[in-house]
Amino acid sequence: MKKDNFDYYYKEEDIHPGFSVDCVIFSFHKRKLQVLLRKFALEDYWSLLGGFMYNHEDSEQAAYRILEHHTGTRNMFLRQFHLFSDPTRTDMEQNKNYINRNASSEEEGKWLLRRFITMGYYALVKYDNVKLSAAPDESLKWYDIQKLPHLQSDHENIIKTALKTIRAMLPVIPIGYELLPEKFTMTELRKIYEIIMEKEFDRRNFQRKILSEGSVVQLDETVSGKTYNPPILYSFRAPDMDKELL
Amino acid sequence: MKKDNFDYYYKEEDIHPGFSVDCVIFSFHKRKLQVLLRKFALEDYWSLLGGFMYNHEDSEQAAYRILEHHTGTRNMFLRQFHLFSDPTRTDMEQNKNYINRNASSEEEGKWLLRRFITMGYYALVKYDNVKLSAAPDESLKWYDIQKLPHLQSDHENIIKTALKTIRAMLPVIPIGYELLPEKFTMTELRKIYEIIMEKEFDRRNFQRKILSEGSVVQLDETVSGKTYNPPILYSFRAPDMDKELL
DNA sequence: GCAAAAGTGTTCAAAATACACCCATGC
DNA sequence: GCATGGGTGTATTTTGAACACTTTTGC
Repeated sequence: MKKDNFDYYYKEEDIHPGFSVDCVIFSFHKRKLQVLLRKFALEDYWSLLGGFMYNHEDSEQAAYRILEHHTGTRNMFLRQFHLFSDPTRTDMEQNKNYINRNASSEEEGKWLLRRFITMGYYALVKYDNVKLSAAPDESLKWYDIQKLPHLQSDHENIIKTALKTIRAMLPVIPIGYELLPEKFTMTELRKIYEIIMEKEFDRRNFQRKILSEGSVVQLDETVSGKTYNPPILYSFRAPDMDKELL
Repeated sequence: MKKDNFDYYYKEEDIHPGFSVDCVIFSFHKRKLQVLLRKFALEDYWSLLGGFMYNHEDSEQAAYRILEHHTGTRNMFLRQFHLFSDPTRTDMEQNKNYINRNASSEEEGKWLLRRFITMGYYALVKYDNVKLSAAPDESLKWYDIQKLPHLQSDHENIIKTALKTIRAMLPVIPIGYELLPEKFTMTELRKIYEIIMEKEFDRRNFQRKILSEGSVVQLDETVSGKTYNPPILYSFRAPDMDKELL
């Protein structure tokens, strides 16, 4: 078993059998909604960041551990959204590659060829807070949600389902608070809503509605570096954490 | 292994390991929201209807199979809502009882003493469509959601979480269509909303709003058997199935 | 005669929507 | 000079909320 401190490995006896966790990690950067993906050196397809659940963990803890491992923070909005349990969802070819990379014997990794169901989580992170940390044989990359690469097994479906979930929950998720830096423009906030809802919003009505909700306040600052008609900056007043989503 | 055609049993090699499905089955009867529960002869606590997922099934199929087995129908609204994965959630005492009842040797049922995570499903059924079908050593009973008996392990929490989910999704779930018989009164429909939301609605405003949505139509009938001021009957025009919940 | 259940409309407030003009800059 | 991005306000429509009185029967 080849390993170093940039990665970790799972032993069959330490993890819950036939079950994994996959995280759809969203951020907002350059006016695009981005998803964090990974690809191992010898593989052809990108995949979500996922892993297994240790015997002492619940699935949330497993998801937080995986997230922290790759992004350097566990301070993020995280929710489970769907269990993917189609018996044909696992692509055995890919797991074989994984075994070849990580297991010292074929016997040792055999458990990875069995059926896995996976719990989908979505995470909302602030782009600037993330310090990507990848193993040597691993690439991590943010992808524009609208320009996804070819993805492993059912991961494209998982991402699509995450997006649908966020869309349905948009009114109750503090989406801007989770995705934007401390100071932001109203256009940035609106862009997030527009990308997720796949429709445009009237600039003026959007602004009025957001401000009337009371959680966003106008600052006395404008975006610097632009001398012409610079956009005003806004900030969230208090975490919208008081609402229970479930 | 003692078994008859009223029940079925699971063999370790046929099912996905460490994973179960539990169904919170809701119906509406006598102006109360009811949940279907089961108790085995030798047990002290009631529990949700649950079971395991066969290797050839996905979790939805397992849930439908379990539902059909006990209610005689699989024609119902069914949605997954939460994965319960706390490592301490399984109450081993209860599983020991189960093994004593069903396994011919301690060895055979040993797998049941390991950790299980469970996917919670909620189902909406029409009370009159259900023909309860229990094994000889099993009781099935509808319980008023507001008067639940003592429940096994974390099943009370599962029910509470199901209710919260339905509450959050109420505007998009065709709840009345799923729970009410073909003809119903406006008060019955309103009661469902009031119980789930744990608040009362103004009779007149509720009626206006429902009718303005267009899916409920007034019939030319009133409730028979009452000669005084009998309530008008209503019916759903078309399934609200056009909306995709996720 | 009084409590309980059901029928019926209006008014007001709040929220969502639609929409137009001005300004400064980069090209 | 014109396209781009950003600032600002008003009028209309729609939706939600509040609210009262009458009828019939059971007890």
